[in-house]
Amino acid sequence: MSTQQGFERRYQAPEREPIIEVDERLFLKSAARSFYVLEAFARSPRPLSLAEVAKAAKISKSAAQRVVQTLLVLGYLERSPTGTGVVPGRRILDRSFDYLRSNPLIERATPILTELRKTCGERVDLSLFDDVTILYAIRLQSKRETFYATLSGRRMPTFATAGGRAMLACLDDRHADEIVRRSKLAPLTPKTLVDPALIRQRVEEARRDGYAYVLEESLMGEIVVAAAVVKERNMPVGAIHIAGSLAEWSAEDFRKRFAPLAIEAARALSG
Amino acid sequence: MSTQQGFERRYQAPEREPIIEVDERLFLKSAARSFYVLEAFARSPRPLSLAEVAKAAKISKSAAQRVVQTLLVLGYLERSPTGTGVVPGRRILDRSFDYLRSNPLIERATPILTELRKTCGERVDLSLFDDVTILYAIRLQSKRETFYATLSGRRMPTFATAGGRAMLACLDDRHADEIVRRSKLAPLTPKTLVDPALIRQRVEEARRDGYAYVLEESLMGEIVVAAAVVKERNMPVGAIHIAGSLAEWSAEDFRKRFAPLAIEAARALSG
DNA sequence: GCATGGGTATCGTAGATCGATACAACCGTT
DNA sequence: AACGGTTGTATCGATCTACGATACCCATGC
Repeated sequence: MSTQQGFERRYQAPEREPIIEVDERLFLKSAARSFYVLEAFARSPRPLSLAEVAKAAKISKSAAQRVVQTLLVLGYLERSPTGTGVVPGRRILDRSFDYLRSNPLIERATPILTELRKTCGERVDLSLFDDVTILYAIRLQSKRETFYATLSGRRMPTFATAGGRAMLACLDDRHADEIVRRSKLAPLTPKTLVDPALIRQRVEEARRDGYAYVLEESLMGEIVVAAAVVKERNMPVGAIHIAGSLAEWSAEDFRKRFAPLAIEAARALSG
Repeated sequence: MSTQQGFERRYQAPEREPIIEVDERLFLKSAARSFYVLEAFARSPRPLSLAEVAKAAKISKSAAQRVVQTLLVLGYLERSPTGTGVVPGRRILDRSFDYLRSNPLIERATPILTELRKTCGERVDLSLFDDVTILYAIRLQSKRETFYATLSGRRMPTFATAGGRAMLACLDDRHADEIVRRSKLAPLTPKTLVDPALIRQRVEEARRDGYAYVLEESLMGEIVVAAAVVKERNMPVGAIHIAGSLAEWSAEDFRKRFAPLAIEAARALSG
């Protein structure tokens, strides 16, 4: 049957991995510093004082002062409305807009996901493959969800998500195992699988079925099915997730009903 | 009636506008350059070659080379999958995630907007006030929409949007007029109002009614009602939009039905 | 074969950025 | 009301980063 095909060809890693490393002399330390400052808010999403910024970015207070002033002028930081400290600025959203708009996959996916969400009545996500993590790019909720389940830009570990496993299933074993090996195998819920052998088993299952599913591995009470979006040579670039609640569905019913829809949507996006 | 109250107190501008300007000696030119490079994609959302980057950011090819290499390493740029040039990188989404997560308004708004969308069955947006533009932060579509109507991070002129006018209505006349004056009054559709007097009239209407609406002023066939979210002293920070199609609704019916819902949601968010 | 436009690498110099330090304004506490 | 603790702001000479011209390699296209 068709759901058992299409995932036989696996992605063959190129001879030499395109290491994104560069001559140190071409790396602009002072430019990087600004981004380290912005990245400080990934660890503590709240207003940061100059001293906290300096500490988080591992720079002197003077350097922090200059960077902060510069980013305030540019709009990538804003003074906290609470009076003290700075927070990420609205200008950041302009850049994410550019990102989404520049990515043809996102544009092609949008109508397909909208349609899919209407058909399913469940939450539908598009995630992007990024090594040991996946990155949610489009999220279409329908019910009331946890706040984080609504945010695009969120990252989750590849090994513990349905989309991640669907994408691992596209890679050859060597590559997939290597990603699991480099992952920090910390459980997200009591049900998260952290044994590489068990994970591999699920990946092989996904390879056989053409889709992956996880049961309460990233959020208790949640079931997710997902199918990978691939480009040439079966290389995974993203995945389409359909997520539902175990309060409303049995695992079996949910899979039977939604897996084919995820697979179909993912296939429509693959090329 | 209640929809005609609550907007009487207007925001009083503080004595001195908080000009975000800084001693030139504290502004890091080399840091800013990196952002200019990223901002190049706002004008041309497609892969850019080194030479194009250099030209767009007004820097030498050598400088562009260094900045691009640095941003590639950091993940804010990626090599274009088409082989040549670079495009915005996934790491940008991490920063927008930080932004959304750091902003208490977004978090509080999320469940309210989800509920509102379920009630309405129409597109629901949260926009943020940003001087002559508004910035969409949360967008909950329900029907099939144009691609751009789904993207958060999109900016629109304040003067021509329902949310923008609802926010102008919170300001005192001097301030509101000044924003209109500084706006580039270019029509988005044949129906966009560009006469400051007419715009002011609509703003006053919004002030009286507690909500604003626009008919096909930013997209033909679209009607939008919006109510402002304010913080202390009635200062506008954002707006809640409900957008529908004139193919399905008469303007009157749409306003009657959805304006009270927008007002109620906005009030729940104001503080 | 050569021109064109991509990306990459090198190097000496100019000047932008460094960071210690001092200052100012605001807390809450004693 | 003086205090210690924050916060953010401002200054300045020395150092070391980043500048940009240039040369280079490798594709394409004709």
